[in-house]
Amino acid sequence: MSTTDATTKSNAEGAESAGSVEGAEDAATEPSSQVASIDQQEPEAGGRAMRADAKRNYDKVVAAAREAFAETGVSASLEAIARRAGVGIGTLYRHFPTRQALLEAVYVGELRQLCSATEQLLALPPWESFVALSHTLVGYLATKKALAHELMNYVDRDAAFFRTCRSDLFLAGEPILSRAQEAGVLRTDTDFAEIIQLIGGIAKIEETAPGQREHILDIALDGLRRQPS
Amino acid sequence: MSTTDATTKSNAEGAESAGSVEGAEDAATEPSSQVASIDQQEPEAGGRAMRADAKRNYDKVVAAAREAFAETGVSASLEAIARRAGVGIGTLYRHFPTRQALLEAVYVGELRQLCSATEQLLALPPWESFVALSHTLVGYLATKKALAHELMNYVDRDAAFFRTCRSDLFLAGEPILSRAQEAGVLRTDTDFAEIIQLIGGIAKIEETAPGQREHILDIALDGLRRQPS
DNA sequence: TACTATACGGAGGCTGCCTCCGGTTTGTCA
DNA sequence: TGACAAACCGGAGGCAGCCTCCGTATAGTA
Repeated sequence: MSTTDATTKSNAEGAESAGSVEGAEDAATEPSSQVASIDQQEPEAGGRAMRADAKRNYDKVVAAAREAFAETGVSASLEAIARRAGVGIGTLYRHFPTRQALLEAVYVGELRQLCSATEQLLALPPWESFVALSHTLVGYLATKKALAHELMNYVDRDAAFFRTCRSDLFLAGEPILSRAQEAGVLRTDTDFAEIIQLIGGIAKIEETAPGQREHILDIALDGLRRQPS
Repeated sequence: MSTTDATTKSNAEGAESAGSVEGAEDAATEPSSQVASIDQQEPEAGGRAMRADAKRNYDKVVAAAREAFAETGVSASLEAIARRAGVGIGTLYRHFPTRQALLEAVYVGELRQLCSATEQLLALPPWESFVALSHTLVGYLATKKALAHELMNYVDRDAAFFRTCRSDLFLAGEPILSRAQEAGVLRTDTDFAEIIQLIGGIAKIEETAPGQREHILDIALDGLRRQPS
């Protein structure tokens, strides 16, 4: 035993927690100003509001983590993140007891952003909107691979936290999926849970040639399209 | 050179596996006997033969690593592996300068085994043999997920080593693929490189229900089958 | 048997993880 | 406005894993 303690304990109890909703992933150079616009932010269970300085540091850490994870991958040193954020390591750990918790905080923001972007896809015809959704998800997850790799593997865990995130994703995707199925253009022996798995798997592919991932996705989509038999 | 190694930092922390993998599928408890059957084994560039004690320790380390990676995941402590093998950490590092090198050594044995097992699939009809190959690969990679996760991501790297492994895999798979394409049952706008990527992606999926991975593979296979338009 | 190239193994330096606690700051109430 | 307590900050310190270096042991040869 001994070994990996970190694996367990996906704390996440905070539920809620949250992340930043601001803009492009790499902007975030000036954290406090833009990241600040978060409301439902990880209150203590009691519901007491965060102190101003704590909030400030929380945001700085999330911003620094987003950059670091993007640059170095999920294994970025937490101490480096703390340095980057200009806070002590103790501060980082108070807000995020585990690396997982920090990943989640970053993830929430990214996911929210993604989900809200998919709404407009309903303007397209059923099959086209489903295809667009798939490409969007694959493209997004592939870009954020460092995060996605780690996090997609937890999508089925029973942490309450992830259920929330998952439901965000389902809320965004399921209408598009159902519409395609009802229109008879998408096979009906599958569901969004399965499709998100497939998409996650494809997103993890390391491209050996530009566009390869997209092509593989197209093949998979052919498999999903209802065969007019 | 200068610090070439230091740069690595593969640490592989992210992995975490969380796997708690099943039991060791097959023995490997008596290392020297079976693992020894790998011949073209990391000779020094010069080609000089390994000393007997060195060979013995080499085999012990590979066997211990195979077990440890299966149990703990790719992030298993190298020092624990050395202890398990009953050798000093220095010995481990002499044979395997990086964690990656050790993973590769384990990988070679596993892959050889797999490739030789696929030959008999040619007895089946074209499409069926292709389907069987796909299922075999997915099943295999999924079982060895700890390894596969790490290693499939390097399949496109230019390490000479991986070219060799890759060619083993291609030698096993390409005949089956070509036959299916020539028989007109498999779409022709793809190749084995791409298919292996797809399969690798699907293998990485964490099942949320038994058989889910297989079902997803079937969907993808539908996409690969030539549509009789 | 004697000798040397080769291999062994663990001490030690370094980095990262995480906890703990004394000092500092914020927000509130009189 | 001033004072106080709760909340927060930050880094020292203990622990574990990574990797290197080098004195010692051994296999293989003459």
